[in-house]
Amino acid sequence: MKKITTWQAIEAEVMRRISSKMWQAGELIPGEIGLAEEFGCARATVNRALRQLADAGILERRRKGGTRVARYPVRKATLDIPITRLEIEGRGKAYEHSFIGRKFKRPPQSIQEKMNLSSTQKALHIPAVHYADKVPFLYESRWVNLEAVPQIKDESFVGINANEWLIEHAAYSRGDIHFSAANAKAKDAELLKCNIGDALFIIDRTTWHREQSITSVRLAYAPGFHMKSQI
Amino acid sequence: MKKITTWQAIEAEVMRRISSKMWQAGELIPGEIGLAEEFGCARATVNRALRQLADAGILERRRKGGTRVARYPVRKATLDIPITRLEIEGRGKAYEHSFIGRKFKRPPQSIQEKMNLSSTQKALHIPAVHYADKVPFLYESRWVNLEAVPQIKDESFVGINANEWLIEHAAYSRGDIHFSAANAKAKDAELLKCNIGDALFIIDRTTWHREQSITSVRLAYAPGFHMKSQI
DNA sequence: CAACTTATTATGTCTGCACATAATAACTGT
DNA sequence: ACAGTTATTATGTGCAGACATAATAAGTTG
Repeated sequence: MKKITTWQAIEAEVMRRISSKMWQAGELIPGEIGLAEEFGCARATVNRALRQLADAGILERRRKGGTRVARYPVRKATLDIPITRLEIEGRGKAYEHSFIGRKFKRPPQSIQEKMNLSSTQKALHIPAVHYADKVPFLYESRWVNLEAVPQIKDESFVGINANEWLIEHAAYSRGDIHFSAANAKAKDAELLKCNIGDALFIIDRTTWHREQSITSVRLAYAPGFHMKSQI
Repeated sequence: MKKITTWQAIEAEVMRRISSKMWQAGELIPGEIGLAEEFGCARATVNRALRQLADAGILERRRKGGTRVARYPVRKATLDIPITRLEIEGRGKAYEHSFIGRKFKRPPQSIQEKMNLSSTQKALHIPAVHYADKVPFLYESRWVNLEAVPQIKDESFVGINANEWLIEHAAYSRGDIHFSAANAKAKDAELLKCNIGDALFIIDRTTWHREQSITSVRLAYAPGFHMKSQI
């Protein structure tokens, strides 16, 4: 009997058994102790491998209940959301950005709801366009909750864009992110130099610090943009 | 000195030090042994916490080089790609689907390239529409490489087993996935019962078994669809 | 000084053991 | 039969020690 003593090897062996139907979907697989004995390794090593597969959605684990092959494995695609400047520079293009305005006003109702603001509360609106080699790449419509980050009021954004400022000052916060498609409206078309009605890839993101919203942003990518990932 | 002996607590403490700027972006943080001493726990526990943060893109770790705070933390959004039937049923709607055709023919060049097929090779084309409460939800244009999965030939003309078989097998294979937006063409509009030009959310996915492509599919979601995620 | 070899170092992983925890099964008394 | 308690079980996690590995620094030789 060949020993399997690295968690990657165990992960691969378990995957092989699943895809070869030796362990069927929905079926309970042997416990960690049994597998550790079979593979001639420690239980912790088996645990590491199975935990990895559970994180990936291939296995479902429950205390006392054991481990079973996910009946409907939810594929998890991990999307990297890079900083726009780095994304553009990573494509070997010159990055520029310009602000379209900067107003402290009451946001539209959709933003109020997303950011959980009262109907009288004002927020800072900072629309901007990011360019790659002078070509419009992304139209960013950002709202900032000044009550959450009052410091931003005094920031001039010379040489740094709002996104990166927020990353530095409000980094590592959690949030929701939505991906969708939308037809370019007049404003989108004007700023992205495309035609009205063109299909745009849209990302809506709202980030929070504790129970307070920091910023809500709508990113409209120029036509032709696509996000890659692996599954 | 208060002991911190769970990896989640250590993870939280490290996050606190990063967001409070105690450890600045790009900066080298203490080694595992040092942190283990400080927190009064085992090195393995610190390792688990730091590994978690490295996986999340917050930290960058290199052997011998140590651990540093990521200068440009790449936000990772994990998208769940469920099976369409479950997604629709999960919204409390009735699921149905119908095949638009089933032909063994030479795919268009774009598919040939994606699937790495020669220009003379044929593939099985299975277009289908998925419905939620009788309303078109998704138009799926799928190509299957019969040379990679010849078994499907036996089942492919029996009924829906082919698709189920494919879902099962493609479920555990690796592949690329692209997200984009596109204007509905005549065919899209007809099948999704929307207007030509409507912005559609598009997923292109090609899955592989070893060096051979199994299937390449274009999913065109009906207008209004959006994908949610957390970061 | 450059090219090569060796030592050092921080992370990566494995082991064997222990205890914690959640979920379930078995048991209990009424 | 039922509600409440206890036992059991598989996973979850922590610890100390050991060795593996990759990357770098230090040392050596031509």
